[in-house]
Amino acid sequence: MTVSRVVTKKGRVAPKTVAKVSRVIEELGYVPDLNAGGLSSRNSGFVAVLVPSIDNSNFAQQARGITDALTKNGLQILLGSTDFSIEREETVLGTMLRRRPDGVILTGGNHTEGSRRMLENAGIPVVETWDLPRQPIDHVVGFSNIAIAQAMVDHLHERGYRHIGFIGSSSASDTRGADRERGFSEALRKHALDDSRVIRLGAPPIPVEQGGEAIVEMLRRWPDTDAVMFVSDRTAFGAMQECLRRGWPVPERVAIAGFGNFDMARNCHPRITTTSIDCYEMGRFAAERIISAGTQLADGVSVEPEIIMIPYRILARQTT
Amino acid sequence: MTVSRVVTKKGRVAPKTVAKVSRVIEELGYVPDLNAGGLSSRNSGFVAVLVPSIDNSNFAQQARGITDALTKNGLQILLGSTDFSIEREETVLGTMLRRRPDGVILTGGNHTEGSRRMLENAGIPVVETWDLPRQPIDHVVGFSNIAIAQAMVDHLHERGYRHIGFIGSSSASDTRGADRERGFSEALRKHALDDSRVIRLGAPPIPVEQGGEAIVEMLRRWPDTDAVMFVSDRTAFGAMQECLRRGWPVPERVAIAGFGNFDMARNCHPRITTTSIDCYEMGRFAAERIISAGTQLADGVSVEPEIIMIPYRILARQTT
DNA sequence: CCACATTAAGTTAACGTTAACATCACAGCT
DNA sequence: AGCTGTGATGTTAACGTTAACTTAATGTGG
Repeated sequence: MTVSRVVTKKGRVAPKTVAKVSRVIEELGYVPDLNAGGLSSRNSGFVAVLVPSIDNSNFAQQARGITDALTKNGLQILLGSTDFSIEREETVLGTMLRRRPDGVILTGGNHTEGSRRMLENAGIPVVETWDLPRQPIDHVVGFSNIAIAQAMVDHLHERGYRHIGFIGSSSASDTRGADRERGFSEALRKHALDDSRVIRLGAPPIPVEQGGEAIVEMLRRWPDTDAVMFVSDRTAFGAMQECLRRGWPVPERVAIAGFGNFDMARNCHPRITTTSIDCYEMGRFAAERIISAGTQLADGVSVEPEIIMIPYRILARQTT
Repeated sequence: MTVSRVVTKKGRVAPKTVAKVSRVIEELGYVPDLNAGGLSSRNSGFVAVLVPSIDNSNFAQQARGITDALTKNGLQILLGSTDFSIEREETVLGTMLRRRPDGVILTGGNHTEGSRRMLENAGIPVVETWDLPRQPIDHVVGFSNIAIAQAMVDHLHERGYRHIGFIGSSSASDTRGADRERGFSEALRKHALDDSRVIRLGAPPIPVEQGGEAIVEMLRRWPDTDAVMFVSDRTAFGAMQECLRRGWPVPERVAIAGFGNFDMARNCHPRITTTSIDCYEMGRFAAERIISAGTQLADGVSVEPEIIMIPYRILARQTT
């Protein structure tokens, strides 16, 4: 028990006992077993994090923000990817809940019935990110994909573009992509413009190359298109490079706008106009929400679900 | 005990008992506790994976390969990033070992004394990736960064370039980057060419922009440079975009070669010549090595450390 | 019909830790 | 001296599972 107190730094131990225990720990190479500790203390020290894909700078940065906040509080991240599918999300979530996480951070507001039920039963804080769900499970740290797309249309409109197209995704479970398309349509109608120029590629992650193919198709079907919004910087980048290849000047022949402020969009020539949200901060806030909800729960205080809005910015650059 | 047998599918249970137990599990929403299970059975079901950065397509793909192989075998990944520092690696490794992983997958062959000692004491299979260490800890699934850089120099030489520079990193702990620089020098000397055109940027991850600044500096200091090799596609991409911005034709004014076959290098215009290794496969092999070593260990068979070489390819594209 | 194998299910004692409570030594006070 | 409070350490019983063993029930061959 004294060793436990020394290791966890909880409770009082005489300084010289601390020294003695520390020395023996060092000598023996003793490594405390957090799984056993969690079993006894009924909190595992894990926070489960589910992202659509780990191979995506935005989600990776979010994961970093989460990790940093958790580490500071002695917690560990349990990371899983759902491949942009809510069915896979349910499977992965099921696996993760076997580790008795102290909280769960999800991406998006669209989940299977099964996932919602499991989370209900688990009785732990949940944070949904990247979205503003109509029926939040618990806490939310996100932003409106509709509003952000509308803001981008406003930007294009302001720059004088009037024949604007959208190249997005077509997966039923990609509600974030669908929301961006919805924001696109609503904003165009607000400006009394035609919102029919839409091409839907497959389910995310959409390969970069397809952005190139899609803009060619767009300009073939609607040759007077003067600006195209993309669901992601990756496709926007693919499109712009294809324009370069074909000698179509950007933005003179067609303006291009992306989403997500990826490295490639920020650094290419010309630099791609895009939207930026601080994914690292979103992760950090989400983790902090889990932590504070967790301590409140431990103190027997009832926790009010909270909705935290992450600000977004339109980064007007050279392609518009 | 019967429930345990049903859940783990180990040992024989009468079919109708299985049905009954399954029904009750469903009814109760029972979720088995893998931490407790691991405590009892003395294997946690975790494999610890340490990568320099999660926000890097190559490492993310490796992690995917690992996850896929582990999932197939009922194991879970415990992912941590070291920020390209072996000191941080030691810290993170220490934290992870508290979860009693059944194996560890590391990046690179350069580790602190502390890390090596901890791994020794842990007595679990270890796989080093991304390198061919002189003194492997245990298993290796990697490739020679020296050889790959030499192959790239050979490619440039074959294309007729004779004034070749290298833009790399300068961190002491980035031995993979240092190896690539070494391969560069050795190959140039083999061809009786000058190997002094080297610019070392800071510690990885090197921002994309610095690639641009570095190539400007390179051509200022050594104006007759006709080709530049980069330690990574990211910096190569930054350099190429800067050339575009300045109206320097690539590869006519200067040829550019990267490393890693990133999305941005593959899809930009002109497409960047680079090297490619299959990170997903490297991850998969590493995980499979952990698994087979683990089962051998459980059967009391002594495990011979194995070295698996991952093939690399030079992708000759438009920038050379 | 019995000895013996096989299959199914149950019992016990760990695994390594911590919550909760108990004890002990000693200082400070009346 | 006796009482009280406090700080330091010790004891016990859990946490949820599984390894290893035991028991019970059911066949099977001579």
